[in-house]
Amino acid sequence: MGNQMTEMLKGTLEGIVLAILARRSAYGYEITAWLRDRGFSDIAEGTIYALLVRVEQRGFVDVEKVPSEKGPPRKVYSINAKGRDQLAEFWRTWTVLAERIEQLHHTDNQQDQGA
Amino acid sequence: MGNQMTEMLKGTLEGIVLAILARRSAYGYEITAWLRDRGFSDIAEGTIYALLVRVEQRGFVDVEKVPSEKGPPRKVYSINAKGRDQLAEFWRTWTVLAERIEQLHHTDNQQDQGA
DNA sequence: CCTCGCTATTAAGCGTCGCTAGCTACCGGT
DNA sequence: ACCGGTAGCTAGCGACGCTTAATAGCGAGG
Repeated sequence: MGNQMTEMLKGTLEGIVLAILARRSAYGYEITAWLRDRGFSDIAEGTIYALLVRVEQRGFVDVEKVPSEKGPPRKVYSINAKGRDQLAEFWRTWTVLAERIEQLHHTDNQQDQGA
Repeated sequence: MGNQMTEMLKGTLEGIVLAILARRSAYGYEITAWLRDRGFSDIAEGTIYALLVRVEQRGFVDVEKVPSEKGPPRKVYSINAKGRDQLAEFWRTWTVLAERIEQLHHTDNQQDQGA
């Protein structure tokens, strides 16, 4: 929807997908559907594929081609050790940023309750 | 520092600066120093100025030129009504995203405590 | 005097990211 | 034969933050 969310997803979407893959392996179409179910309905379809290509090239995931009963073969992505390191780094950065912003949010609300 | 933080700041830095201006008016150099004090030490100097130009062009802030005792005149930015609307929208988007990501964080931690 | 350093702002060019739009391809049902 | 759902790929775009360099005013020190 809003481009506000679009800009905010930059830098976080990769972490989101890695977090999903940390729970279980999945393929692009599946991840997109999963995100839509979870309320990330504003994420464009093609974005996930491009992101998966990127994380594969960086060596954060392993790929396995699996034939599908209904449609072209799926590319199933599994997070690997390097990917888990990256994910941990993502959570560290996220936590730091979220805490700082939350502090701002509180002081902001003290002045502007009508937010 | 890390480009991880750099990417995450995309979309959030504007909200951060608007939140600062919601507390009190300020000029670029001052904001940069303030951010450095508050732990946002990884934000580049020039970035804030470019951002301020942007929010001014979008009409989120009013500007007043004030002579400085030591150096060239300062451009003091004040948030206006439109800017407060934008800030409120920012907090809405931020809250939604932060909640979704936090949910992922919990389920992620259940599997991978050793992050 | 002239340079150094601090204050303060501006601008050009770069890389990364998510989005848009369109395409390929496989399969089953009508 | 056609269409819709499944599944993936890609080129080009705009937005954002970073890097780097330039400009400019002012005070202190050589």
